[in-house]
Amino acid sequence: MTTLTATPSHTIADIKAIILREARRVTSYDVASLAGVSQSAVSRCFKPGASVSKATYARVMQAAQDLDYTPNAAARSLITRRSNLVAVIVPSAISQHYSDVLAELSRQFSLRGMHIILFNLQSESEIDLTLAEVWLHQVDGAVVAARLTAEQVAEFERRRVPIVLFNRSVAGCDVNSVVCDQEEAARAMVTRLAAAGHKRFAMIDGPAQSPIAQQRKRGMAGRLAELGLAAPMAVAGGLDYNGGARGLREILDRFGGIPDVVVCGNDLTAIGCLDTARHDFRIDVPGHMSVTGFDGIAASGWISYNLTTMSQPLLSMAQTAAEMLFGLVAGTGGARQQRSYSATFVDGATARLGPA
Amino acid sequence: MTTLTATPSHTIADIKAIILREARRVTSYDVASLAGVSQSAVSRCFKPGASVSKATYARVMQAAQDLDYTPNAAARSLITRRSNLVAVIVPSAISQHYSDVLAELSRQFSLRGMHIILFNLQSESEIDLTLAEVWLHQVDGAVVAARLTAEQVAEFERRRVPIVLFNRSVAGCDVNSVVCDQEEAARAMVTRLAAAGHKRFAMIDGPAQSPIAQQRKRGMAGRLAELGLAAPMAVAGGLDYNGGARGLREILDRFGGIPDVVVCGNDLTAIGCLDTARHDFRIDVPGHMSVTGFDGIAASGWISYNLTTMSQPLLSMAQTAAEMLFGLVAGTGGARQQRSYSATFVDGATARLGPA
DNA sequence: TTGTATGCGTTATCAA
DNA sequence: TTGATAACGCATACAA
Repeated sequence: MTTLTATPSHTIADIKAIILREARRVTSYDVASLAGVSQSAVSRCFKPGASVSKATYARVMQAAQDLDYTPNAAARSLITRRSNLVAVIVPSAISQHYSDVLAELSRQFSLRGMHIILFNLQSESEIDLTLAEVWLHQVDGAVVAARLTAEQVAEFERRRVPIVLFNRSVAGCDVNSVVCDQEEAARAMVTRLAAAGHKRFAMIDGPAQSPIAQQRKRGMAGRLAELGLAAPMAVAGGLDYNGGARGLREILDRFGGIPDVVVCGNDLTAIGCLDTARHDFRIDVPGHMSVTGFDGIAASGWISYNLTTMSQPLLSMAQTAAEMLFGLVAGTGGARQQRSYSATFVDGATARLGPA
Repeated sequence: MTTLTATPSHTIADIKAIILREARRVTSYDVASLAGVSQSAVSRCFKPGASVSKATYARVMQAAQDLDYTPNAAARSLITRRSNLVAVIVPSAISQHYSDVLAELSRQFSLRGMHIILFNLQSESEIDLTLAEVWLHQVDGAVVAARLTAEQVAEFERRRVPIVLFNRSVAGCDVNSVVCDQEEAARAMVTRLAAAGHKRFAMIDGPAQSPIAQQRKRGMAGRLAELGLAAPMAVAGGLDYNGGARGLREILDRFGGIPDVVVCGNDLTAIGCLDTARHDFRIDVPGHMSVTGFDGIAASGWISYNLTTMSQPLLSMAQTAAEMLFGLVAGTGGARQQRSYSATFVDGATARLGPA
């Protein structure tokens, strides 16, 4: 490699030619050479709050601009032991649902000088391969919206990578998380429905592996039992639009008549159920049957649906998750915490409701 | 730092204690020490296709597992000059729309051992700040779904960062891109609508800065002129659900009566327009007025809408973009290329159509 | 096949 | 305030 002295013996063109010839990057040495200062001086100029004279700073910055110099994050992170990178791990299946969350996380982290490496899980089974990639990239922390085993959580701990679970928890594991209380939401929904006189409950459930679906189901069953009502007829949906359509057909088949209400695992399912009820079966909703969702997605508010649902404060949750993780990374995190948000009732037009 | 010799003089517990005490990471030297080999041997074990004996490999891997060792991507990229990181730059405003694209890009890149750093633009004006972060992280390439100036494209070139534009182009700039031919799509739509006898066209347009909206508008206007029909009455929408609602109101106001068809800037707008037309104005769609969209989002297929629209092959486009970028990064890219896809007609139930 | 030595581009320490 | 020098953790050329 051509030695670049600290005296300004090279012109911009010289240096650019050398870099081109050697097929390498512009380094702080190049900038130092052009500015006639030492490499350390250049480094200091790119560190906020470092001690540099006005004159040196100006010359260095001019040289940096002339050469299109940018510090190399890899080299920097090698010595600072911070990558300023955060892993966000989301199952592909729900990435649609979380696009706003992702955008908000990205915003929050970039406000703090950090960026997101995205890990999209095809299936939850490939999570171990994904974690290997996470370790590789030396992320400063991770936001995980996927199911984790206690062993996997322990590995985060061993490797000293702070983690915040998003809308998940791990059984028997005290881990930082931001969640929406699904069980409470389901109970609230049942309460309002029962207050309006609904007795025969049906439910289109998510897959058995979905923890959120399970929590909602548990809340519903629990509250029904408290109220002395029969357990709901539950059919498996799939948490998408078609799942709602299929689910309703199965319910009508098995129920022999229509139930008072179909509580759906999420809004997408509810919308599928609603469309099928109204258009294929000509059922009057909510006149003859109520339909409710969970989540509060944008489409639930569209005029055609105006869905009665429980809305999760996803944006606030994302903001909190980012804050929490940043605190942990910066070392000001303090103790483990579980932040739980309540869903808010959206009093739409697809269910008859009683008082809270 | 404690010197770790190449002889297996330390036990697992020893090494872990040292690492803990020095608050540093597990390095290939630690693994080498435990396995009783040199550091370079460890390095080779983690390089696919390197020359290592069966026995050495086994011992190294055992030691690596015992210590929870993972290579450090930062150190690696410093020497290989590849970060295996790809920047994906998307305006927040459309991140919803592109969540599937993002998932597919993530899948495609991780298949090739690369990962995505996500850059979400709050406003397109902050792109220069964002690019600075992109340079910092030494990404191997970028997929950009935002508007870029020729100067910005030139900077990618100067810095030798390959780039693929997604559904964008830069005026007077020969840059790799994967697009859907919006103008052709708009022309096809007008042709089918005109063939059914529609004469009075209205359109709910996207913002003037949106290149996609402009292309669609141009195609529509061009084809109408060819057919000897009057130019459409255009109102500005905003490309969201409410934009469709507001847009229709404005059209009805200004039109004095209802037009034959409202061509909407995208599906979301069309759905808003449709809901407003049917529920607020009791207009028979498509009996008295046709409504069409663009994009082919999931909701356009829901029973309540069954929207007549032009569907973009976003997944194929994402796949192509990833392939193209990977080719450029791997050096097998060849010449600049613009891949253009055609939208496919979705013959829904919201417009009267003639033959193609 | 294996080990030694070197450099990737930065930050951090310390003396001047 | 500045410059020399030593890490950071790895991959690679070369010698053995």
